[in-house]
Amino acid sequence: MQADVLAVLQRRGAPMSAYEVLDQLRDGNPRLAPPTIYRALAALIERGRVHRLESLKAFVACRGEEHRHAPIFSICEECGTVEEAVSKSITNELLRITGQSGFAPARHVIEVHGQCARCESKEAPA
Amino acid sequence: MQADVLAVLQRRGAPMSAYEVLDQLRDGNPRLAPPTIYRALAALIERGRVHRLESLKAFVACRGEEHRHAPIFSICEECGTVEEAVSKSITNELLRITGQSGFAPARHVIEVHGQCARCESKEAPA
DNA sequence: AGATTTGATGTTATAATATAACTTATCTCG
DNA sequence: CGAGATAAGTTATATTATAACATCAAATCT
Repeated sequence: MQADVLAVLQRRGAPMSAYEVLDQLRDGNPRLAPPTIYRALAALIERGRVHRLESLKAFVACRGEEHRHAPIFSICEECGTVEEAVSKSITNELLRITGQSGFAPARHVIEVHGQCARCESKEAPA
Repeated sequence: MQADVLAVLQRRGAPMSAYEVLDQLRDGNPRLAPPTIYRALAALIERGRVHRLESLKAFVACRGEEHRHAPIFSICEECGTVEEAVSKSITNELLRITGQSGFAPARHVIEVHGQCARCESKEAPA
């Protein structure tokens, strides 16, 4: 099941809601129910193969080579394209800032909304 | 309505779900419905007086002096305490990284989950 | 082999979060 | 007053997520 869910997300290459994934997989298995999908997603996230985009309530296959990192997502509000990046310096800086009060970070959510290059150029065509 | 919602969030001083806010305000106004709350929250967020904690599906009154900044939240997974911080360097670094592909950032979500100093010391008492 | 545990999945129901769509009241400005 | 603009009320429903319990098949033990 995890493999099926991951395959769907990878084929799409863009964020999908859990129910979109569910609909895809129902084609071959009409009795599939939400808990199955959510369980597969939870396991995939645990393994670092899928990320949840909190601000979109959606899921996306991990594109980083190195799983289990702290990804930074750029989300185009125009076309929905999502890019995934990693930055050691941001991770360190976050650690420094949040750690000032003795806070011990375990997990990060970093999501940047805006416009991708393509959409920007379309909107303001010189 | 915005004032009422903000007051509730400020009194609590911690994240609340929209429905918790709703319940509070229903004491004085039993016919209150979700859309009213969500509209007030949307307006308050627009004005920078309230933030949505995406990874908690919850809302919190802004504690920064300067509204309309890009806040960083430390969220203790033990006691639920939330701290709000701002960092110019992180904002700049995010801009640098996401901007490499021509992306134009408009809004950030930065949420760090972990343990606050208090809870950490409780758990590992020397 | 038979018993047993384990882990994943199936199944049913419902909880929690959020919004659409339409109505009504209020304000303000000409 | 009347037209237009805002905010709020109202009803219904959409979307996202999980609880709780049942089933099944493989792995392990005796």
